[in-house]
Amino acid sequence: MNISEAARRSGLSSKTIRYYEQIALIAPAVRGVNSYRQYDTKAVSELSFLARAREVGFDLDECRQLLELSRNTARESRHARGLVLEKSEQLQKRIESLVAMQEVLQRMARRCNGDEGPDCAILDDLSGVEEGV
Amino acid sequence: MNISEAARRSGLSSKTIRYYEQIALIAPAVRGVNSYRQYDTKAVSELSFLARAREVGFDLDECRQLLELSRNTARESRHARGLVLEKSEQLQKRIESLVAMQEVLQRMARRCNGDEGPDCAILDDLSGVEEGV
DNA sequence: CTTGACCTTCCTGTAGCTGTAAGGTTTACA
DNA sequence: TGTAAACCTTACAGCTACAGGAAGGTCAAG
Repeated sequence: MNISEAARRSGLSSKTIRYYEQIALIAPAVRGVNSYRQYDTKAVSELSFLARAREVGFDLDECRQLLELSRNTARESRHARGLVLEKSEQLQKRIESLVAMQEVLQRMARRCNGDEGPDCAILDDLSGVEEGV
Repeated sequence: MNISEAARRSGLSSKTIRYYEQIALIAPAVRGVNSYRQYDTKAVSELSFLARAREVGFDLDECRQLLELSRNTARESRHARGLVLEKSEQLQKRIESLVAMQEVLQRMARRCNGDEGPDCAILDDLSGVEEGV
């Protein structure tokens, strides 16, 4: 199948697939006589693997490691588990920081009149004006 | 004061301050005879404003809008409120997506042996192998 | 007078793509 | 048979929000 069909089935874009090939994340695709890239179901499943790994937050370097593990039948599952746990901790920190940001935003919005006047607790907050709690 | 002192007081790096000037987010700094950038407390408070806005998740374009509001005494506070609420919604969606990712990772980790063997629920999951629930 | 800590501009690199240009191929249809 | 749409190719620019580094000027202390 051609690249757009592989893209449709894997959930990646054609551009992304070419990019992954370019950075050697995946092996260069077999080419047809017209020099079009050709994909079989095995290739598509590797692309899907990547799509799912990206979806759950792995960066391309981590995807590379996961792919190596998935290709290596002599792997040890604790390596994959280690990657997942590490990513999970990073994610937890990121979530906590976003939740903290969210709380600040909500507090700002609650304290702002939001009318036609210029008085604005949001701008005061950002300007570092002391707020009465 | 010189740029590194302004950086220290505002919480931005010198690099970042120069960058903000370069993209015209802030006005070009006044220069001393030695061509060093000079900052007064008013300039520093604008830099601090930016640091805080970035901390709560506004991108540079939104920071630009917020700065314009803060400079404009004829502003209407509902504009600032609108920006904050919009950002808050974006953030909420982002948080929900990260939490979903986190749940997938946790589930993967729970189902993986994490030992010296090659059997790995994580790699199965990523490969799209059907899992028994 | 030198040393080290500043400062300047300019250029490059980062992640993970997307957009666009300029072209070749294939397929469907009139 | 022509042609137009819908593919495909490579290659290069651009995006965000800076950080790093080179090459050089300046300033204060000892």
